[in-house]
Order: sequence, then C-alpha cells, then structure tokens
Amino acid sequence: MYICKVKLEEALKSSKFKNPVQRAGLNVLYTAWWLKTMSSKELKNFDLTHEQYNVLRILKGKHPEKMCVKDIASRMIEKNSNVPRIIDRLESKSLIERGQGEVDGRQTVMALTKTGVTVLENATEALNSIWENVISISEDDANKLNSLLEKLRIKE
Amino acid sequence: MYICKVKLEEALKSSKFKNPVQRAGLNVLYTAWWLKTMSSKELKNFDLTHEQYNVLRILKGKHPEKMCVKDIASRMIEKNSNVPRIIDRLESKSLIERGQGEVDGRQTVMALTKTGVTVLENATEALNSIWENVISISEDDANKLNSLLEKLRIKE
DNA sequence: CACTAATACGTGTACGTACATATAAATAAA
DNA sequence: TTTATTTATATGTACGTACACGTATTAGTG
Repeated sequence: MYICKVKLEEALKSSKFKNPVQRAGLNVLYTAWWLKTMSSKELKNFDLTHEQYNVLRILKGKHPEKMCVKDIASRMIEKNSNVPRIIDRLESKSLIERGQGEVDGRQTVMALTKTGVTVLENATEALNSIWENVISISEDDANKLNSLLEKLRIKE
Repeated sequence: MYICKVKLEEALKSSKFKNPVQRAGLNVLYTAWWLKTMSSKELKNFDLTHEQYNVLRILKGKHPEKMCVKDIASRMIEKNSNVPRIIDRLESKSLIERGQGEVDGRQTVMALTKTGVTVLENATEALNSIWENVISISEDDANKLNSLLEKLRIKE
C-alpha cells in the first residue's frame, strides 16, 4: 500500500556504495524521506503539513501555557525551521492564538485554540495509527535502532 | 565541532515518546536532518546544494553516457525531487550539458561537462572525508543499522 | 541615565519539495 | 493515417529551509 517499501539498492537503483557506513547514511536519508512522505499524506486529511503538525504537538506539551517562538524552534526536528512562517499559517487557520509577550516585549507568544487542540488530537490519532500499521519493527529492534542512530551521531 | 551531537531527548528537549518505535521514527528524522545539514555545509564550499550534488553523482554513474530526467529522478533519494529545476541550476553553472533526446524527442538528456567531473570529484573527496571524520559508527554497527532500517521500512 | 551590545522576531531571497496542470512527442487504436 | 492515449518534461503555486539582514526591545556598561 505504501510507496517504496524496498531495499535501498532498489530505491536508488544503485548498489555501488563506498562502504557500509556510507550505505547507512544514505539509508537514513531515504528512510527519513519515506517516513515524512507517509506522514504528510495522512496529515493532508487534516490540512496540515508535517511541520505545522510538529508545532502544534510542541505547543500541546505546555498547553494551556503559552510558548514563545524560540522555545518552539528549539524543539523542532529540523533545527533551521522558520517558525514565524509556520505560525502565520497556523494562526490564519485559527489553530493557535498569538500575541505579544507581556514579560518580554520582544517575544511573540502563542497557545493552541480549542479548534487547535481538537485538530491536533484527531491528527495524532490518525498518525499514530498509520505509524503502527506501516512501520514494521518490533519494540526490541526499535530500541536497537535508537541506540545505533545515537552511536552514529555521537562521538565516543 | 558539529552541531547537535546529542541524544534525541536533548535535541528535541522532550522525553515524552509514545514508545520505542515512535522514538525511532523521530530519531531517523532527526539524524537525517543532522546528516543533511552537515553535508550541506561542506558542499557549500563547492557552490553545490545536497540535491545538486546528488544529481551530479548520479550522472557520474553513467558517464560519459547521457541520462534523461526520468532516469535521474528514479535514482534520487527524495523521490519527489523536481529534477528539471535542479538541472537548470547545474546547467547555468556549466556543470552539465543538456540537449534533446535523439532517440526519443520527448526526453531531455544530459551529461557531465569536464568542469562538472572535476567539481564532483573534489566535492566527493571533501564529503567522504567529512563523513569519515564525523560519523562515529563501526562498519559492523553500520551493517546492523542498515538491516534495522530495512526492517522498519519493509513488511515481513 | 545615555550608550552599546545582545536577543527575539520578522522578512527577503534562493533553493527545494509536493502536487496540479500544460505541452510536445511517441505509441496505440480505429 | 487520423485520433486517442500515454509518456517525458516543463511550469505554476503553496509551503518549507537556509541564511542574511533589519527592527524592536531588553540587558549590560560607564
């Protein structure tokens, strides 16, 4: 049902990898694309992009407290996300409410609206369900995968 | 030296994951961003984006044969890449030469120029070196990682 | 307090993605 | 061969990223 459930060699139509480490790097990039595409297709039903969903999910973590742009940015998966623009779209869809910070006037602070909470809950349910159905890996293997990804990123 | 060499919890400032599978999914997404950002910073020295480099690398695989847009697209990591636009930029930098297909007039075919080959070789050397220095995982673990990523993507 | 530096956001630009649509050429069908 | 369909590519739009720069506000310094 879902696209490109294939070995890396088939996905890239290539079997010329320098070494297992290079193959692993490309495999991570390809798997990330696969995950993101799969999730995006589901989120489209809720008129959300992957990034907009991510911001809503982050806001939910503190709800009903307000968060500022910087705090949201620091929790995004992609660290260079241009949060103000993502916020613009969420606000125009009335999923968040935005205002100026009272303590620090430089800050823009925001929180989920009631609609935002509802949309997020529905989207999360759908997304969790998709992930459960599509990602075929045991909890045990997931733990191993987590450990290896951190080995890849972290020296020592 | 390189950004965000930290556990996922620190990177996302969150430790609330639904289960190891969700954590693994987010870990893949974050690691991919990390790899891509690291590579892009290096490729910038050659005035290339990650995607432009990818197209050059694909063309190199058949060089000096020409390839058409479709063949390149099918080998890209991100399967929705808008190849014609990436090609535009490579052509304007004289890294590839583009023409109409002779066998099939619908096709746009292209090949690396001499400059393209040189730039690619230099960029590849730099990129390989960076990956070797920054990715801290043994070949053995890389093999395990490859196997787990495919377990994640592929049913059965 | 006045002045400077740092910080939080906003915005412009180049590039890329996702997707819909357009166009030309090749292929299939009548 | 004429018409219809498919295929290969190009292009327009909305969205996001990466990065530079501008502006307002706060914090720090003399």
